[in-house]
Amino acid sequence: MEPVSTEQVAAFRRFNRYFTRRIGVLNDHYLGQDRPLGEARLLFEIAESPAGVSLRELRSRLGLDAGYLSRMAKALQAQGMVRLRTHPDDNRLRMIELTPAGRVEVKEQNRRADTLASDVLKGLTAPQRQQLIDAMATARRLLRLAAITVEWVDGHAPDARACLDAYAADLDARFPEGFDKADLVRPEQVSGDAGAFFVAYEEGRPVGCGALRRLEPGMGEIRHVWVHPDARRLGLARRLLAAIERESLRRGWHVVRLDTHAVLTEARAMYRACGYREIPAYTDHVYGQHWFEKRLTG
Amino acid sequence: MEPVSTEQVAAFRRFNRYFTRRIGVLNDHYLGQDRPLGEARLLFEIAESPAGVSLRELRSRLGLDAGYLSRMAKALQAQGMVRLRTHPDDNRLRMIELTPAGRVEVKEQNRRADTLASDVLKGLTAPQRQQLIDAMATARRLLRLAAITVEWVDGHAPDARACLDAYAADLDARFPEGFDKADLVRPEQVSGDAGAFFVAYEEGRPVGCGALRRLEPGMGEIRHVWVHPDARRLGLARRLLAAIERESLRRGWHVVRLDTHAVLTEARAMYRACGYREIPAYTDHVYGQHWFEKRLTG
DNA sequence: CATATTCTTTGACTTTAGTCAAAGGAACCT
DNA sequence: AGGTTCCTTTGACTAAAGTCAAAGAATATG
Repeated sequence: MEPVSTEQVAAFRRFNRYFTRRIGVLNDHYLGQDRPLGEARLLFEIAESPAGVSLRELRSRLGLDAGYLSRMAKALQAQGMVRLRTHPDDNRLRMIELTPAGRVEVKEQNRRADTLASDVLKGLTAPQRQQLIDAMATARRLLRLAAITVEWVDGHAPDARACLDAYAADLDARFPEGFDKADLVRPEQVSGDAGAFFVAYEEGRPVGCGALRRLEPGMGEIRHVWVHPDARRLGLARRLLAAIERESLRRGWHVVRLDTHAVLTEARAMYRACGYREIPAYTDHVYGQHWFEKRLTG
Repeated sequence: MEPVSTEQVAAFRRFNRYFTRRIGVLNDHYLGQDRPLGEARLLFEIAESPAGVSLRELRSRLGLDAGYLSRMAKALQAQGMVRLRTHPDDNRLRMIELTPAGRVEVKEQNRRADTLASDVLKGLTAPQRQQLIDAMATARRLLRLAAITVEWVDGHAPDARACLDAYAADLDARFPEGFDKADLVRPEQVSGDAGAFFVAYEEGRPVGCGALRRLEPGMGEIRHVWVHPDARRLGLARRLLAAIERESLRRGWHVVRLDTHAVLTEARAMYRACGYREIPAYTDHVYGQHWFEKRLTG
């Protein structure tokens, strides 16, 4: 991979500096009213789970010390913002949820944040606003993509199975005829010499996968390329594909094939854009209605 | 002006949240080594002024309490990072500047920040990197523009004169024949019924100006439209122009004219893009080589 | 020249943010 | 049933961040 130019690094940092000074600071100080930042952040995080969250969950989400969190929770309770209860199934866990007053408070803070954002945008004309929003969306998309890593994992790994389960559920909802999990590759088909399995992680969370397995000598098959709904439209599928192709080449499988379902039109478009060409049926797979092939060059 | 759509506000906040979580947090914690954040920030701010700054200046720039700053300065001095001296002309002021060791430290922190930025960019392909940098540049440009306000000020106001002085110095450097300050409008020509003066402010600092004065009944003349070098390429000149035109219309001067120097080619392009058309000479102004006119419609 | 103002330093606080360890109750494991 | 693990609470800290007011020195102002 090419080195990063110093000019790009400088531009990146220039934006970071300006942005944190302009927006970052404002947001935090302004929002919390007279509540300390830690409490305000906690309140917001609790609001994310309307049905209530365990302290344990909050602790790992916000990376807080147990004692610190316990005290902040108590403080919010004293202010009437939250209610604390023990978990119905596990008396060790404490569940925390907003009271009506807490919900009002969060709503008010959100309103204030909206006003702030709106005030910034008001300084621009309508086309400029759209341009800003578009630029931010692009920047966010690319920042997210930059933070996602594609990693090789064993076909038996829990993350691999979790992705495949989500993949299966996804297809089951999209295929008119549903999807039978029996069609998924078995762990041993994508382990060792038989194949490989890749999982994409965003901040520790699996958000996509893709499998490679041996089809015949010198030829691999790509299966189960899937991206979590939250991580779509980032260009992640291409990254997964690239990782699989690299691995295929490494093994000396210079041709890869795949089949895909008729309803997955975006997938077809992507494969074409990535250099795959449609070929005649090479399987009589239940869910295969389009077949593709690509000759890899390293 | 059109109201801001809630979808745009939501997108704006989405970016803010993501960005501050991803970048904001990292930057601060990582950089400071084992120095407290406040001191690290102070060190960086001092580094911005290689010739030294007064504590007073730092206090207003960073919005710190006098006592707090005094103590932090002492701490940095004890660490050998800065040198404190009294101002040569005013013994009340203390000047602070980096020692060689301080400069090394800042350099090291900068190197670390560069590495951090570079690490993020490394996760992208070369075209994606450029796309991210471009999106950030666009976002920054528009955020800055949104923060700039154009205000009516009296022609005698110090900010008005400061802008005109900078304008004159600027032109003096760019015109082959130099620029004579006697050519500037006199304050009374742009005050009251005779005309108006506008200054653009970015975070309290004047960064541009523009004047309107009566040429003949029903006709105004635009003069001295200028933007500070730091604030160019933001689209600020157009904003100044728009403010002047609005004021002209308000006064019932339905036609505005202006002249401009041959070397200012960007200015000419902008006037054309803003609906001005070139007309025959209406003055025999020393620095006028192109003449423009626009009929205003409200 | 006296008085007001400006700027910095110092002492004496407070609040936030965060850490660590001990302890108690509940659930899990064998 | 007994030990282990898990989760939360509490007490006892520390460091950072920030506030307020008094005091002292220098400068500006009438």
